[in-house]
Amino acid sequence: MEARLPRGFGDRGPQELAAMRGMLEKIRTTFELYGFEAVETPFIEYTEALGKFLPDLDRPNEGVFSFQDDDDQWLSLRYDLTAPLARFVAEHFDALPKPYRSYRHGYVFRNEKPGPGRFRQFMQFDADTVGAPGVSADAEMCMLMADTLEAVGIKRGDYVIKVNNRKVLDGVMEAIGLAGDENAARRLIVLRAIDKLDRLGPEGVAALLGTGRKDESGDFTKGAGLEPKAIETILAFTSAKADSALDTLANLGVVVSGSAIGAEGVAELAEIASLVAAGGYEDGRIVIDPSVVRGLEYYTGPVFEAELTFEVKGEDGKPVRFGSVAGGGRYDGLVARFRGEPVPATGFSMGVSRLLSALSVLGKLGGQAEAQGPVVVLVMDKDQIAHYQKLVSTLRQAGIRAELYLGGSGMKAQMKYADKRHSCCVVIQGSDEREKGEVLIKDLILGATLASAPDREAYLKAQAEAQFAVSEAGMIEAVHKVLARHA
RNA sequence: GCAGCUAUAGCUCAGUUGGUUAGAGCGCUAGAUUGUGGAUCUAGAGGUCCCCCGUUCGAGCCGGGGUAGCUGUACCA
Repeated sequence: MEARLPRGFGDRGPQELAAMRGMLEKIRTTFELYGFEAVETPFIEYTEALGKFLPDLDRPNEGVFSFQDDDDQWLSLRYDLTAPLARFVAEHFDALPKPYRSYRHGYVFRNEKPGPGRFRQFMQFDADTVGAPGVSADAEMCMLMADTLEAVGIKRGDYVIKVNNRKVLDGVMEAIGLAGDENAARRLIVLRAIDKLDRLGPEGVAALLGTGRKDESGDFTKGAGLEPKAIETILAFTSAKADSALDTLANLGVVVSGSAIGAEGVAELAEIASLVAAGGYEDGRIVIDPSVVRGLEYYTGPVFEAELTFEVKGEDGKPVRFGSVAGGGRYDGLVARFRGEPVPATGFSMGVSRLLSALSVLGKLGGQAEAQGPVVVLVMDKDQIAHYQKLVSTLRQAGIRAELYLGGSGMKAQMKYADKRHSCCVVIQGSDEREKGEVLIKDLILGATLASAPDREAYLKAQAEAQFAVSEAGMIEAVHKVLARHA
């Protein structure tokens, strides 16, 4: 049998885990600063509880991982943290304070093709406000997004939070005659085309809105089949973004003129813009951008997403496209599915895995590179293991991470082992030292700097300088000293 | 899903017009060099040449099918 992992899943080593722990802690601190409280839901929910937003209930494994319980009911691994929260809020509605402000993090699962920064299991960190109808809740989400990105080490100017509104998009649809249920499918195609603006450019989007588009491998994607005039309207909409929020809003107002829902959306955006400005975030951190769509069907109002603005290059030197590192929006219909009464809600998720992956490609995780390993006590004489074990215990009781070498190899291999563990130092006691009641403490980091020598003899001589003998009683103090030297 | 490309040692890859026992570098293990990470030297382990079928006296190499991976595209709640 071959040891292998399904694609899109990954094992995580100590440095990645440490980086993730650090990032989660920073996000949590920021979210709590805003007054959100922790709540967690399980990995698995009833498939129907995750939403009618599944693309196709007849094929429950399309997009989500699903399986049947022993009572034949369909269960699914959660694909985000929002749908489970909606279930939780609906179930405990009467006991929760309204508005209810909560956060959570955890792995979510998507059964789809992985890519750079895209995994089938990934970590999200999520914040939601349920029961707040006004756009001030949406504006707060945008500001929290900005503060959180900076808390995890992304500099101001290296990210942008783009805000749009589903109602404005609906207004545009009305303007090109795609209103009504009978046009829902075509509206979706149009929305997806708009979503690709940053990747394909206006020409690519125009092709997708019209007859279709051929990609570089020669594959053809069928278009929405819109009239040239309608395409023009949409491109006018996507290019409505101007240097200032006021100008952008004015442009949007023109595109949606005549549509009540569109005007409402623009008014909401205007209010968000002024709230954001009042908070001091209108310095390029949070901008109105009509090209933001968000794929989800459940959004009903403002939508927002965070993107990194610097270029990330892969190993081949080509730019890597990571997509958004956080996203969210208003979903007034999601809790209502369980309660039969409208419950306004808004929230967003940070893509922790994607952020980590972007920062690591960027080399920005290097700071905490290799954590220091434990002190290793070498085994020089196998019949003295009990005594070596006692030395290890002594170190541990002093709060020093330490371990006994448990392998079967010789001294040289033991040194190599300690090296690979990134140990700061090793404790050596051969028969010479034992007779004197001493131990040798070798500083491996100092030793590494003395490694270049013309021959073996000189090398060993240099290595001897990196070690010193102390009495067994003085071991703790000496090890502390070496650890402090390299802290 | 669709399209293109790829598949040989743990990793990166050679492998001639189809020809005996499939190689290199790195890594790994052990030994030598006084009881010490490096350097050097010696030795060793490690392969279903992705799988199946076909062509051929003979296939790592040619043909067909399958599988997996990569890239693009679609989808991404």
